Parts: sequence; structure tokens; C-alpha cells
Amino acid sequence: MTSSSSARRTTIIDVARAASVSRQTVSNVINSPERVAPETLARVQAEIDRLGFRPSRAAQSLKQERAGAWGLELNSAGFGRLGAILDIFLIELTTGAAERGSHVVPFTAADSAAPLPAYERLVASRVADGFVLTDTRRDDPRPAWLEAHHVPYAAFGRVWDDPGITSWVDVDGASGVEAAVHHLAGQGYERIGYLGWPEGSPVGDDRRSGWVRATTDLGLANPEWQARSTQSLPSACRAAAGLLDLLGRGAAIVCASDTLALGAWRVLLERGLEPGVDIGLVCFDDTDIAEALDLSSLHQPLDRVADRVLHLLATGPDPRDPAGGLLLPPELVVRSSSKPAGNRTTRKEK
Amino acid sequence: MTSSSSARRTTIIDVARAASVSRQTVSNVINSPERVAPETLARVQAEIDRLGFRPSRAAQSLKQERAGAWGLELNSAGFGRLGAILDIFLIELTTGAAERGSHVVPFTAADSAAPLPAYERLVASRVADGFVLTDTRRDDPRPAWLEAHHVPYAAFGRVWDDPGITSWVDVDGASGVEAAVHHLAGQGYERIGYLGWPEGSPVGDDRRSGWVRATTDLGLANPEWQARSTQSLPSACRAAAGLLDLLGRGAAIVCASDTLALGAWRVLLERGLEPGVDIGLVCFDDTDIAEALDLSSLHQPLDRVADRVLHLLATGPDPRDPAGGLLLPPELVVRSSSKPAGNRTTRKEK
DNA sequence: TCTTCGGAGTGGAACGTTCAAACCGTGCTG
DNA sequence: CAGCACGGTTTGAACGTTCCACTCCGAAGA
Repeated sequence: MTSSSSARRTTIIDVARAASVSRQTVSNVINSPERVAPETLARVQAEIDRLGFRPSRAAQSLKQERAGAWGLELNSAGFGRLGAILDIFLIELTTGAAERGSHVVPFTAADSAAPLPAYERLVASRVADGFVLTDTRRDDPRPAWLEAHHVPYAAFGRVWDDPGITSWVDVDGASGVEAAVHHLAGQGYERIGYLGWPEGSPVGDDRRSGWVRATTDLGLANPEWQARSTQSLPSACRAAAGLLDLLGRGAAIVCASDTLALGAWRVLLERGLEPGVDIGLVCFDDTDIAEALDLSSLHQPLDRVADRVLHLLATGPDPRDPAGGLLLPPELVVRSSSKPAGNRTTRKEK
Repeated sequence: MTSSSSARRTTIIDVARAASVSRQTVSNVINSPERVAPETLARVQAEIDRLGFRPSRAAQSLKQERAGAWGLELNSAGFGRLGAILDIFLIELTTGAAERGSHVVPFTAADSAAPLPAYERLVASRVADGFVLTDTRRDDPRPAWLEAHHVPYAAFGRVWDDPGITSWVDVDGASGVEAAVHHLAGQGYERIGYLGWPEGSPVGDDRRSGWVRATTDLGLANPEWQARSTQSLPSACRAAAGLLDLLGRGAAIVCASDTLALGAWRVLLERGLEPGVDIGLVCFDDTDIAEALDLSSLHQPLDRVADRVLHLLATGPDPRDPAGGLLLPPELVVRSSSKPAGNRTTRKEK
């Protein structure tokens, strides 16, 4: 505030002097105001505002022996990829953490196959009190390591290896896809196929199970009507093309991701078919791709996931709720790609 | 490491005792090893490794009066949007900061139109030593505020308001687009149009100027051959359609962003035209959309931008280089959408 | 009247590190 | 032989906060 470059930052002692109280009282005004007499409170608060005082995070951390920050690994698998939702999750997490007086410290693992040293560093230097895990997978070494070292953590994504671990939040892919199938059936589609990922990915298998369940319930099941593809677009196009050959016009497809849907969308365009008119299309993740292409999509409630993850970190897993983590249902955002099947206009074939 | 929950973390004093030296010597081993006798160094280092000691960041910050962290505002304008590159930039920045012993602290401004309070908080509580600015714009209040408060900062993106400020790094959009035009001309295209943003955005105007310059230099200038669109896909499709009507088959288009290119690509597909065969296409940003659609694109060297930004933060703007910030040329990644114009196969029109 | 109690506020100590200054042999210089 | 420089190491103090134990005072209870 002063122009002098040697201006010392204002400390709690400056405030104490200005308000003629002890430093402890100033500390109480900030941390437990109910212990301070009303008129003292007002006087001290006024000085705090006047001087623009904020407690030094470093001093607090040192004394309280907690960093007030949660680590978040940025692995390039989940970030910056087409259809990534983790950047949105990061924003929600950052905002939510700020509301609770904490920060998020992103970090990268030098060797993404062996991430533990990076976690160890942050714990040992007390930069992070705990971690938010994303991209949980089978044989994930992180939960066990964190448990063993008594480091708090909460995962966005199920901890697949150990059903006893309950400190996770996930989006219910199966019930989301189920809802999508029911939606499409309600719109009049009778042949509903599924474009998913290769078998073995827990997330993919979960989403696929929703398709199996819903089509079975509705009496529309046909195990032939599915295709598998990696997240690469050429692969998605090939798979979508094959699936479309099987299903024919007037059918619908549920896709396990927006990227797969982009592949399907491309094939439709190449064949002169219009999404929502000639073929119903619903996809998962509701990234900006879905919005841009006006595709119906299952929206992941990332704000609620972030909120719950932070809650878990702050309080630990709820012992009264030993059944498991929390599954949040995604919300189906209906756009033009799943218009009622009856709306089909006549169009020249292929 | 011990199973006891009350296990105190190992401190510099534990190491000192174990190695029979003073705490200051341990500190020297870590911070200025050249001051320590070789055999002492080895002995202390061995104890550090054995005990897994890492200095407490909080204690360091407190004593050194610097946080060892740089703030980065996550504004939803730049993040999570289609074709966003800031998530990649964040990864590069995080990695680069770690190499220099710092961290990145992301934060959001409650009111994105008035971000300064959020910056003020972080400075006052000594959470960040300075800031990395992104999404710089005209009438950006941040540089002036940071200068006035002597807070270090470096921007990814020119500081447009004040040519005297040199603590920024940017990608040279004009020369990038210029290179794209020359590339297309070299591939045999003679009508090269431009699909850009509405006038007034400094980034957009800069990129457009490269098209003007290059087409003029090559004697291919035609001010009619351009269209403007916002980043929304329907708008991009409309603009691209109009531009294609003007240009006809066999022409090429340079797009100011990958999103605009997605719009153009869609229109091409709808008209039965193939990118790189019937129409040349080059876009800017080289996000995963460009890769997925196999579009030639101008790749921003985000790793070098991050590196340079961190350098600026660490050392301040170079006084010997008062000319301005650093402009890095983007790299043209050639894919199938800009194949030689001669490769055109015969195809039925429209 | 004496004790107890609770509200309001104070001062010492500690968190773990680094800076600055002091220390201490040893060898070299004048 | 006193003085000094020097590499290697130690010691005291400080960074700014919060925890803990304590004091003070007036009111209520025995």
C-alpha cells in the first residue's frame, strides 16, 4: 500500500497494536469470534479491514501442522484429451475448496506409471494434507499406499480394487445409460444399439451394463447391436459404421462417450443421415462437443461430485454408511439428436 | 512410516541428531551443498534419504517470506470450452514449476468481471508470490493493479493496454496464419479464404492480419474471401457455408480456431466435399479436435510458453530487452486436410 | 463472607526452517 | 610470533501464527 519497497506486510501484531488488544484476541476475532465481546469484536474487525490484514497461510500451516491444501494429480490421460471433463472438475474443486478455506495444488508425476513418489513428496513436505484421486483404475496403487500412510484422500471414480473402501464418489454410468435407453424407447425407437469401449475398462463395462439392463427390461435386447471402439476417432468411425449397417435407419445409438458420438455423427453425415431424424443419438459426458453438435448427452454433475469429494476429505468416510461410496445419477440433457422417432421426415436414402 | 498414529514427522533436527551435526549443516546440505565438506555431505545425505526427510514448505515459506507458488486464475471463459488449450498449458506450467521447486495454485474469482479481490486475497495471505495471467484482453485491470502493488506476474498473451510492459509471452498468430497461407499456396491452392472472429478481438485481429499480409505478398489477396463468426458451432457453420459459396471447390480456408474449423468441416461433409481433396483446410490451436478430424493446424508451443513465463516470474522482465515481450511462432502440423491441390480426385458436385 | 464459576482477555511457548553472526582450528603472511 | 584469512561448522534469533495455561473481574451460590 505504501510506495516504499521495504514495506513490511501487516501482521496480526500490527492489528493488535492498532486496536489496543493482544495478538491472541485478534486471532480469536478471526477464528472464534463468539469468544470475543461484541464491542471488542467490532473494534478489532474495523482495524482488520482498515489495514487489510489477512493471516499468513505459512504461519498458520506451520503452527496448525496442516497445509490447508489438497493435491490433485494432472495426468495427461485424463486432461486435455478430447472430451475431457476433468478441467471442469478442477474448476468446481477449486471453487469448492476456496469456500472451505483450502486450496487445490495440482501436480504431475514424472513417471505416470509410478505416481507414488510424487504423492510422497507432497505429503513429506506438507504441501498437501490429502489428495483427490481421479482416473481410478483396476490395480491402482494409490489407495492402498495412501491408506497405509494414513493420508486422507477421496476419489472421483470408484476404488475398484477394494469394496471396503468407501471414500469415493462416482457417476452412475449404468443407470445413466439405462435412462438414455428408456428415453429413446419413449421417443419411439425400437432398435437401440450401443457403441462402447473395448471390454475390460471398469467404467466402460459399467456403462454398457446399463444398456443390457434397460433393453432387457424393455424387451428390446439384442446382443448383436453393439460395437466397441477405442477413443480414437477413426476407430470410432469404423465401429459406428459397422453398427449402423446392422441397425439400419430409424434406429438409435447410445454412445459411451462424446468422442465416440463424434465418430458416429461423422458417419451419419457421410451417409446423408441426420441425427435425431434418421438416427437417434445419445452420448455420455456432455462436453462441449455434445453441445456444439446438439447431441443429447448424459451430463455428469461435477459440481456435486466436487462438493462431496471435499466433504469426504474434510470429514473422512462416514462410518455410519459402510455400504460404499456415493453414486450420483447423471442428468440426461435432451437435444435435437433424440427427437421423437415419429418426427422423421422423408429423405433420400444413402 | 511407523504404525503409530501420533508419529511425528521427521524434521531437520531429527536428521541433525542422526548425523551428529547441527541443524544448519543439514540445511546447508539441502540448500548450498558446496559449503559442506564432502564426507559430511555424504553422511548427512544418507540420513536424509534413510529418514525420508523433506523440508516443511510452511516453515520455509514463513522464514523466507515467499510462498514458492504462483497463482493461476481459472476463468471459465478460457477453461473447459471447446478447443481450449489452457488445460494443456496448466499441465506444462505445473511441470515446469515443479522443476523450479515451486507450485501452481489455481483459483477462481467469485465475480469474473471483478477478479482483483481474488488476487488481493492470495497476495495478502502470502499463498502466491505472483501470478500467471491468461486471457489478457483490452482494458484488463490486472496488469496495472499488479504493477501498482509490486506483485510479480507474467502473462500468456500480450498485455495490450501498455506497450511498455514486457512481461508477457505470446504466440505469433499473424506469422502462424501467414505460414499456413504460404503452405496452402505451396500445395497449389490459389483461392485462400479466411474464417475468423468478429472484429475487435485483439487475438482475432492479429491472426487475420497474417492472412492479409500473406495473400498480399503472394498476389492472391481478395478482401471478399473472408467470413466472421463467433465460437459457437451454428454460427461457424453459417459463416463457413457463405465463405464456401464464394470460394467454390478447389479453394482453401484458414480458420482462426479449431472450433471454427469444426464448423467448416461439418459444412464440407454436408456438401459431400472432402477436406484436403476438394477444399484445403488449416486451423489454429491444434487441439484434439484437429487431431481427431485429421486437420492441418497451427500448434502453439505451450511448453515453451510455460517455460518462458516461469522464467519471467523468476527473474522479472529482462531490462536489456526493453523492446517488448516474446512472440513465439506456432508450428504448422500438416495433416490430410491440406494435401496438394493436385491430388483432387473427381467427385460428384454438391 | 467466602468460594466458585464463567466470560473476557493476556503472555509464554512452540510449530520447522533459514539468516546472520559467531566460532574454531589450521596454515600462511609479515 | 602476532595477526589474519579461510573453510567448515555451530548458535541465537526470527519469520507469524495458534495452542495452552494463566490472570482478572464481577456475579451467583453456599
